[in-house]
Order: sequence, then structure tokens, then C-alpha cells
Amino acid sequence: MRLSRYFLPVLKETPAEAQIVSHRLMLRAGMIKQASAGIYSWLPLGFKVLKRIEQIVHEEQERAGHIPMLMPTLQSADLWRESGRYDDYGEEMLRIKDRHDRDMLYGPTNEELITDIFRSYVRSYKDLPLTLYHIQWKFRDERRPRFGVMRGREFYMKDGYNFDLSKDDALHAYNRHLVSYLRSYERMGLQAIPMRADGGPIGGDYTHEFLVLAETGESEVFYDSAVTDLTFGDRDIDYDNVEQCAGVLEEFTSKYARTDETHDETVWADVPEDRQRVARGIEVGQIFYFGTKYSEAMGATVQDADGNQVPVHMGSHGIGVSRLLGAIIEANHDDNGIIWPEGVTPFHCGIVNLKQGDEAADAACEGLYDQLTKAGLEPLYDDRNERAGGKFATMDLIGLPWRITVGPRGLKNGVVELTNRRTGESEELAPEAAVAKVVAIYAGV
RNA sequence: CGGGGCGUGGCGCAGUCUGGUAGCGCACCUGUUUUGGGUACAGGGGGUCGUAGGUUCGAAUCCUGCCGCCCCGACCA
Repeated sequence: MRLSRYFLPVLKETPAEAQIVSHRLMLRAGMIKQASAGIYSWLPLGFKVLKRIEQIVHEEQERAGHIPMLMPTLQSADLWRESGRYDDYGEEMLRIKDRHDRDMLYGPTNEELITDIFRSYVRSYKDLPLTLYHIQWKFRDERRPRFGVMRGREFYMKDGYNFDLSKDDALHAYNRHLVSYLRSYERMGLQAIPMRADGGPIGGDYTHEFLVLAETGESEVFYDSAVTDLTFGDRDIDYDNVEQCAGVLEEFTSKYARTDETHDETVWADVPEDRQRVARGIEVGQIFYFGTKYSEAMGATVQDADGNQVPVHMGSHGIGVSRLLGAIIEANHDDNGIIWPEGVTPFHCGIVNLKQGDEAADAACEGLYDQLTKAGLEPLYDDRNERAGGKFATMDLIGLPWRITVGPRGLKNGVVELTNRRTGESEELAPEAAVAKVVAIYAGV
């Protein structure tokens, strides 16, 4: 993309409404615009990152054998009356009437819809196990939305639902989700720690939430420092292997890691003192096993091998896709702006032309743009007739992990400059060598 | 929902207390200049001062209602 043709309304000054760094940077970098309290338009740059995150989630869910679909945002109240949650959910649920005065709602979650789909078609244990998921906009009418996309009213979320014949099978699904979530977060450049959680309004005995450590996190967290040493790396995971998935869960959840909601001082005291850590965290996902709560209430049963009608065991599993943008920025920024992890960056590499109109500089930039594009990458070429300082400031603000700087002075010696946004380290390279290096970096992402 | 605050060109703010017909910085447009980390100068465009009503010769300014947004708390992905 050429910046002169793109739509990137960056702000030099921070709008007064933004308090936390991710919100400020998203506004300044021209990623979002508030439409009303807790509701945002996603401008091109923000939309691009949102889609990258969504894509990672899709890939990892499908790798785990979970099946994508799409359910509507607006739902009929009838199903929610059946489960009992129409009355239980409270003011957070946005209730709407249609022209026929029928009660509708903007879905805050989808257990009722998915259970209705399941019971409409599935009759036999032979159709199990089954895990369906979708990524869709949700709405929770927060009393006080804040922190930009981290606590909006409208938010984009992946929610998945497993249907299994037995509790053991459902727990395998639970473990599978934990593994796929760990993989997803790691690809986004985040370390998200699974922590024992409360069931909340969705309910459930087995539940973990995934927290990203950040000073601005909404929850206080207590953990054994050993958990932050765990990485997922290049593990070869067989999602059908029950023992292997259970082993990962054991490995990642056996050490103490809890939010203030479930914190237990007596257990905490057993953690070696030099490994006790108290910090803040941002919740970016949660997994639940809740057994037959919805299947019994809504008659989602299958016939088992013995001919009995049995309610299916279910779980639901969510990743806050839009919230992740905020979490990633909270964990990856400096005074100059955002620093995108390579896995989610909106553009792979920036190209800064220091002297637009200079024949050699223009030609070199076009060459770089061409080569990077042909290598399957998306460069962002700042071809505006701006001063160098302004171009650098924009690049730093929007946070592309790599930048190639091209100017007449360097070109006289046959070099351009490749700069790492995170470390600030630069090296002078021949243009082809700079391209080769960037291509190699992304080949490993 | 309790408590607090704010609505003035696109953004950040001053002006409100003490009423006299709207100003500054950034951004934007034009020209000159400059060009390796947000050049300098000159000229220019853009605002029913959130909204409705009231008081007054006169309201951004005083009074009342309403709307919107932000912060703290409680609550939550």
C-alpha cells in the first residue's frame, strides 16, 4: 500500500476521552473512531489488525478440528426464556422489540442458539464429538464502557461450543481448547496465562481465563513465576491425543495462577516466596465446561449405544478478538507508539522515502515495494511529500515492526537502512539484502 | 446505578467567575523556503459556542430542562 493512497488519519494530539495507552494509541494511529459510548468504527488500519487476529484464531481452531459457522447478532427472546437466562441476564442484555412487538435481543453470547441448532439435527451419539464455533459481534450493555476496545459494549468475539457424550469427552474438548488458545496467543506475540476462574453467569465448574500481564490490566493476578517460563514453541500437537492434551493442561495449570476472584491465601502460601508474583492482567479469553446445564434445560439429547436418551455434555470457549488489539498494544508499545508483534502487524514492513522526488530514491523505493510484494508481503510505502521527521513519527506511531529507510545519501553507497521498531537497531544493507532479510523474518512467523 | 467533571472550527485548549457579538496552538489550503527524526515565514478557509426554553437593550458567559461524553466506585469478556 502506498500511504498517499491509503486512509490513515493519524492524530498528533491525543483526544481527551482516552485514558489508557492502548486507547490513546488506537485513536492516534487512526485505527478506530468512537461512534458512541463503547461502540467503535474500525478504520482501515484497525480493521486490518482485527482481521489478522481473526485469521489466526480461525487457523488454530480449524487445526484443533473445530468447525466454523456463523450465527446472527439478533436473537429471539424465546430461546432465552427456555434456558431461563432472559430473566437472569439483567440490564447488560440489550433488549429490542421488532415491528410486531416481538421481544428480540442483541446476543451477548450464543449458548441458546447453538443448543437449538444442535437439538434440531443431532440425534445419535455417533455424531459426537462435535465442536462448532463462530466469530461474531456481540453486545453487552455495560453500565460504564471504558478503555476503548478493551471494554466496549459492542465487541468481536470467537465463541465455540463443544457437544460430547460423556464428561470425559467434554473435558478432552476443554483441554483441546486450552491448547489451541495457547497456540493462538503465542502466534499473536502474547503470553497469556491460564488462571483458575469463576463461572460467572455462564456457569460451570471447570473454567480458566487467559490473562495477559499488563500494568493497566483490570484484574489483580497472583502467580508462581514458574508459569511465565512456559512457552508453547514448536510443539507437535495431536489434538486427538487425549493424554497429550491433558498433559499440556497439567503443565500449564498446575502452578499457582489466579485472579483476585479466586485467590486463596492458604494455597498461595505454599508457593516459594521468591517465586510469588502479584501483578495486573487483561483477560483475553475464557474456557468453560458446564456439563448438561443447557442441554437439559433445552432438551439437547442424543441416543447412546444402549438406546437411552441422554443430555449432551457441553462447554463454551471464548476469545475476545477485538479486545485483543487493546491487550496487544498494552503489552507492546513505547513512548513513540505501538510496536506490533510480527504475527499481527497490519503491514509487514514500512518503506520511508527520505526525499520524495529524488530520482534514485524514488526508483529504489519502487524496487523495494515491488520485491516485497512479489515475495508475498504487504509493505506500506510512505510516498508522501513530507519531511523525514514526519514520516518517521508516523511509522513509529503505527508500529510496523520493520522499516526500510531510503535516501539519496545512502544510495550513493548502495545501501538502505533496515530498522527494528522494537529495539531501534539499524543496519545498512544493499536493497536486495534488506528485502531478503525481511522475507526471511516473516518466513519464520 | 451512586459520586464527580466536561461539551467553544478536524484535534488540544483559553474565554464563563465579573454579560458587550469568539481567540490561541496543531491540522488543512496557497506561495516562498527548507529537506537524514514533526523547518521557517507570509497569506487563507473553516465555528448557529451540545440542545431547547428563560432572564436581559444585549448571552459562549446568568437560570431551568433535556441530550451526549469522560473519570472514580459497584459490575463485567
